[in-house]
Amino acid sequence: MAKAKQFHHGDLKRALLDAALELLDEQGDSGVGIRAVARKAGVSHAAPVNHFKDRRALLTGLAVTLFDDIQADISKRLERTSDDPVLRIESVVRSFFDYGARHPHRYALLWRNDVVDHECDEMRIREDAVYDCICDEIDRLVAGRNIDKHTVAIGLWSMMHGYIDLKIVGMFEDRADSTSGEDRPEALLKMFRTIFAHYGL
Amino acid sequence: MAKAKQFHHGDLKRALLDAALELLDEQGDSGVGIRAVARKAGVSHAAPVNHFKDRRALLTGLAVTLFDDIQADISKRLERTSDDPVLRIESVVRSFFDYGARHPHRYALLWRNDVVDHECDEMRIREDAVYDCICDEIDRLVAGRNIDKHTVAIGLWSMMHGYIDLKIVGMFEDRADSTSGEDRPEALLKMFRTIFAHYGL
DNA sequence: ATAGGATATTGACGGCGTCAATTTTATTCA
DNA sequence: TGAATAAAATTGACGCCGTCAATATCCTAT
Repeated sequence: MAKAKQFHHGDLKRALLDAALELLDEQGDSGVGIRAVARKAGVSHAAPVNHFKDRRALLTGLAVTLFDDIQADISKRLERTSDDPVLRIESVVRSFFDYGARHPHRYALLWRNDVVDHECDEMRIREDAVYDCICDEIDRLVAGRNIDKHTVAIGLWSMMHGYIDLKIVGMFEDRADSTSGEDRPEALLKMFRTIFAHYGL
Repeated sequence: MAKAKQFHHGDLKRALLDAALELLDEQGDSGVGIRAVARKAGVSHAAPVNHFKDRRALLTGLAVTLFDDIQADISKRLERTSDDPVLRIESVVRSFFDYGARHPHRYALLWRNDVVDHECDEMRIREDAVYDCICDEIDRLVAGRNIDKHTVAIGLWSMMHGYIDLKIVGMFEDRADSTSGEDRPEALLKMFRTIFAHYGL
């Protein structure tokens, strides 16, 4: 019990992150302020400074937990997926698609450069982990062939992220997404499968 | 001279947008506040309210001018491009790639949902215009064939936006972009050409 | 010339992030 | 056990921000 049950109500850090997540879902990142989070956790406005030195540090800490959630979901799906690299890649992509659709504010926060520190170790470790989830499978896919795995990985990741991001912005509303009954995410996956096919994979 | 040369120093609206653009390039959107813009334009802190009712309205107005700039660049490039739909599509995409690389803060602002009102008419008109630039060419490309142009357009747009956005975040730094001497944007275009090829276009 | 509308200024309000000073709680060690 | 030290939380202050209301200034149309 090294560090739980302090004198407040357990560890405040966890309570702050919980409050921050609630505010994020309700109001987006602009609603996640140090004072608002402190208020929601029932604590004075300067209490969080002991655990997060900045607002930026708070939001970065929050983003780290979100990446962990995504990573956990990806791992869970991969356990239930066969050994086929293509199917495993699609499992990862579907995990992101679902996450973006279910939690738009959370997904948007992950890629906010001004408010999240993507250079810190905690963040880079998580980003490496999810990137490798896709890149490793692509590596297996192109093994032996003269194809740069990073090019394929970046193309796939870009399309995946771009679709989720633009959908959140509403770029496809009243233009294409609503007029067709088709399942766009699946259509995009299908599209990428033609690329694999073109490479003879 | 319907509306220029008021008593201040011409039309303040233009001066405010100019100041806002400078601040955006220097500090990103968080630096573009009503008071800071007013200060830079040499005007009192409440003067902008006559031209932009909110900070949101100010940033939306700024985003509108950015879209116009992009649209102008796209048109200029298309004038110099042959009639081949594939080449014309690639011209549009390169315009975005260059813009994102040259003006990361401007590009990031365009897709900020909290701070820019994408529902207002001024904005939707510009977004329609740029979307149509790509979609119209794709329409010509798939003419007569049984392919949904919107699926192709969304896929292409998603990959384009996702790459620019993730590059700005730094997602590809020290992972793939720096290790290879390859030209990633061109590699992505090439990748998409294989999709066209697969569809027999 | 003047009335009225548009445009800019001043001043105030509450909320925010951050910091310094202080108090409260927990732990360590004589 | 009790005093010293470290950690955690509070209080209060500062300057910045967005917004609003009241006021002053300039332009224009009658």
